[in-house]
Amino acid sequence: MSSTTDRHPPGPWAGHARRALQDAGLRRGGAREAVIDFLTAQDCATSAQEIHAALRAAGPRVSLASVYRALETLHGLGLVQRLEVGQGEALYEAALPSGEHHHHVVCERCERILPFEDRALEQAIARLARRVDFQVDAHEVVLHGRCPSCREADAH
Amino acid sequence: MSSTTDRHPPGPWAGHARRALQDAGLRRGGAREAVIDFLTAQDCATSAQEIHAALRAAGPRVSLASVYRALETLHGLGLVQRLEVGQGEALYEAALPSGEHHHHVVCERCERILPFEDRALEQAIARLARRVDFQVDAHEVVLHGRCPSCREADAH
DNA sequence: GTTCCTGCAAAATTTTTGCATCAGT
DNA sequence: ACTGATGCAAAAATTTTGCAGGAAC
Repeated sequence: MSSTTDRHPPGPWAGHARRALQDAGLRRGGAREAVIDFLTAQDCATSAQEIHAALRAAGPRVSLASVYRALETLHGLGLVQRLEVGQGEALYEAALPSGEHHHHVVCERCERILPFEDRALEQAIARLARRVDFQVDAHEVVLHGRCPSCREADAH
Repeated sequence: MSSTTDRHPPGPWAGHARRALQDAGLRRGGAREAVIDFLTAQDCATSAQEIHAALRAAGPRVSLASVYRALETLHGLGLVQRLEVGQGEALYEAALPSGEHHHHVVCERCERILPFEDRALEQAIARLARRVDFQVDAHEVVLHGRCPSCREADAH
């Protein structure tokens, strides 16, 4: 079998996250481990509720509260990026140790979210971060608009 | 007297917004007018609850539901920019017809939000918008980090 | 006179918290 | 053993919706 959570090998991020948790003196509880395994297998942002549903479906009796607590802990250690794109639910995704990351375009009509990367944008943000009187630890860019198919649909 | 809502003259945005509402065949109800007057006087994002509290304090009997409904309508017409920066509450600000706008830095410790502008960043986003297979109508950039005073406080 | 807008109250959603119990170190 | 992590249930906070009355056109 090949569940959603083990398509990839352990995932470079999972090990990184576990090490960081241990370094912070935190323990390896079941719920937290499950959230790590889940996130390391995703390639774009997921909501707490989706994570919870997926873990439940996979077997372990994980509570939604623990999912939120795990995400909060991971976010606090800079291991998870949290973002909110519009419809009220926050989304979470693994923050790779390499700093490698992407941003998101959201279709305002069908609510679909797609990731994108852009070197020039990252460079502009890096320069900007140096310029401002503020210690910038993370950033997020969200583009809002219409995906090709919704644009088509609008025309009719 | 000089309430919060009339420090500026009508505000270039208020007129623009009223015209757009009229063009869309919508009416000038009390709550909607009050929200427009409030937003045109702000220079950074505000939450629905803050707007509601301010309007109540200023006199008119406006309901929170109407504030949300007005913001939704304005946002739908592209007159208001909606953004979420982290602590669960969405923030709203006037979207000027000139396209002129700013982005935000958020201190993760004291939750303070500050606006900033950056030409290079806008240019990178404009180029990017042309590149992607997506009709980009708006965008938002949020920097997360530590403000000078919280950084200081952390050191102790 | 219609139709839209509004206030109020109730509901739905998302997230947080209290507490007893269990598990990791 | 000690302390932190978890599940469950309840609470809190934010946003949405139903409905009857009032206002704009």
